[in-house]
Amino acid sequence: MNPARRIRDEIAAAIRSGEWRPGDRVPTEQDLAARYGCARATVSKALAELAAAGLVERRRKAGTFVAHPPVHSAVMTVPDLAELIAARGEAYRWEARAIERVPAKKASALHIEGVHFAAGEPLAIETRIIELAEVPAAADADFAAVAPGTWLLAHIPWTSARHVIRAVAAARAEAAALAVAGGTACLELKRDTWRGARPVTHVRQLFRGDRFDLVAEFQAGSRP
Amino acid sequence: MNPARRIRDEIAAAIRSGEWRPGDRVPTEQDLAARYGCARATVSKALAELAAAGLVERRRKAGTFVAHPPVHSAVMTVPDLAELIAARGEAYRWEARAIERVPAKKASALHIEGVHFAAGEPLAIETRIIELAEVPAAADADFAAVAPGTWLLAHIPWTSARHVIRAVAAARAEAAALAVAGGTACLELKRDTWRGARPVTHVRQLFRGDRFDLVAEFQAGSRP
DNA sequence: GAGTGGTCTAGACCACAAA
DNA sequence: TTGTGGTCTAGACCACTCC
Repeated sequence: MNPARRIRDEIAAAIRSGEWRPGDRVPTEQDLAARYGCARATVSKALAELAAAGLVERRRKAGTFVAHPPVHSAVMTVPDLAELIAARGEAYRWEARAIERVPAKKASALHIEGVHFAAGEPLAIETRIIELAEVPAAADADFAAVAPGTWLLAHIPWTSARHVIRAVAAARAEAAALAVAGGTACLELKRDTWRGARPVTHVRQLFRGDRFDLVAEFQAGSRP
Repeated sequence: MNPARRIRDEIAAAIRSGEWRPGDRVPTEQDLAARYGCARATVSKALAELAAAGLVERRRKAGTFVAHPPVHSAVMTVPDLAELIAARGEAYRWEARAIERVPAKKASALHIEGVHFAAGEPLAIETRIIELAEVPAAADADFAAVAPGTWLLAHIPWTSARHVIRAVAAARAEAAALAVAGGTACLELKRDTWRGARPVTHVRQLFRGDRFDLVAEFQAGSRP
């Protein structure tokens, strides 16, 4: 077994089991190097990974300490709907309702509305704006045939995003598009996407509350 | 500036700006070491960080490549309600409605119900089960005075968790507790928490949809 | 001031998968 | 087979911060 990996995993196990409590001092790099019979750089690497995972906190001169548990945070995956529904084993379909160019701040933008279907039933309605200045290729894409999210995932590399998730009651027109009664509880997901400082796309998806939920897992230090 | 940090940031900037596209080959460690005039280990560290951040993918013999953008995922923070509401500048209050011990699989468990208030108005109702076998100290905590989440955050280190988020209509009793009309759209958050393989607590929180939303940020490689 | 982490070097060997 | 990443070493110097 890797010395670095072994050191990292043994310390992580001691922390996760509760044997080492938050605030406890972790031995110094020199101590650990002597104990494991390896170079200090190897210990340093292991501890750096634990620090990146949030399990320990390191301070010069003071030493390394078991970190206090963070406020609950979780990695939530907001997948492409076409993939998600296919993974469920249901048929997926995108139906565009409106596609138009509208003037935007600098260049023009594409405004798209449509409905995502799973197993023949409406799952979500989508309202999206795509900045053509940032994604000129989108002007030639056929969003009547391909859902914008699917197309963008394949064409827009390395963006940052901000999601806001709420529960809202479906308005009349929305409820009609989703084939539910007015006022039905729906999950609203808004996502703003940027490349660098420039906005790429904004999307609002409104999901039938009874057919969609988000799942988020959290595991400290699961990354390495 | 740190050589490793500089190499990492320059490559990250090239990827994020779109100058280097997904699938593009990144120069080998030896090339980069020569170009930056540093040791290969330094380049290796920088590239390892980029790989951990998901910006590049590394394959032996093949080389390092700009990764394809991941399915949208985001780090969602599910904070302690007391902290969150205090951060908003509103008064926070927890009101327990029922606390009882019930038999569980191995030992007994604590069953707690109550309401979270923000600015004097109900924000969420909470139903929670705490496994006393895993958290014996909870038997002596005063959950009439302290919200269980707040207490647990301070007493239970290093757990893993799974969240499920849905939009649901408030049932009659729930609506009454939240001071809304029956059928109002609410955000339901269920969280199962474990330490190792052993369940610690299960909680269901039902938020007034008009007063609460979740925010999630995503930024590739924001971590280092 | 002294102890601790943070970083770098130059070199070495190994593991692995692509050519 | 060979080129590439993956890891480790022994040593060095620096930066910070607690005492």
